[in-house]
Amino acid sequence: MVSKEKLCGQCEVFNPDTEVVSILKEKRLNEEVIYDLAETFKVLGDPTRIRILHALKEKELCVCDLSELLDMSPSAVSHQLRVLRNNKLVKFRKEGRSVYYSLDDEHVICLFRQGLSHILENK
Amino acid sequence: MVSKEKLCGQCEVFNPDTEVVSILKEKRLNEEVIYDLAETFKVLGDPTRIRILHALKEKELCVCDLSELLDMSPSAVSHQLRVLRNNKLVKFRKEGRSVYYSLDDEHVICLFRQGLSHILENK
DNA sequence: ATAATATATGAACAATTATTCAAGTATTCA
DNA sequence: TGAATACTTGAATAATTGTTCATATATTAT
Repeated sequence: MVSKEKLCGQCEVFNPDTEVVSILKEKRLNEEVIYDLAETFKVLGDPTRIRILHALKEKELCVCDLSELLDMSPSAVSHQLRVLRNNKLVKFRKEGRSVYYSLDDEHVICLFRQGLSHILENK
Repeated sequence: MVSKEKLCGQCEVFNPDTEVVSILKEKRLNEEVIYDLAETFKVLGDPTRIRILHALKEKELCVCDLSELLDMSPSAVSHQLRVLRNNKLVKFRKEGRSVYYSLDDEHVICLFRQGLSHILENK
């Protein structure tokens, strides 16, 4: 690769971290894990979905309830619930015409707490 | 509000969760917290930034090292480091011409672990 | 059956964002 | 001083994404 010499000639030759870099190359996460991890965080990275999850932490709710609580159209809520469902962050059960959503596991709550303590520390 | 009756007439009148919804309205997170939280997760929701953080978990590294490790231009790496810096996920120190980056606190590592255990559980 | 309700879904549009490219600053070395 | 290195930054572009709107499905009630 030419780019290495071009961009990092100095590092290549003199920087002792060259060794570290090659060790880290061995330790790289595999691409699938990286993408799945990024995807999960991306899903958590939207205000609407944060609101939905925060509400579901308390109690399972139907689309209708969430729609009223968040003051959004049922369609918009449903779209976001699908994203959450696809990423296994919420599960659902049907009861008559309604569909009740709830948190899929407790990791979400832990992630929430960690996220909160991060932002609160940086105030 | 007309929309409530229009969208959720049934819920308004018959659904017992109407009470729950108004209780949840009291419990809503304030908007600033929601946005900060979403922002933090959004920052974690990118493969490149995941790779950077995963590398910095092991050792502080300069832009040059990261550039070589991730096989990306120093510019692209620098742009992403700025995002991480702005969100207090990494800190840096200057040494000569180099700028060494490291994780800002240990919350990142916890978030990482939680995220990983979530995706690994859903395999 | 028909009408009404609760969700879901596809297309479209505006807004956001990751990378590239070119140009800039800052530090070191000759 | 002037050249080279390490990094930063702003503008531009392509790709992604959240919401809206219109339509579709499924369940219940008449």
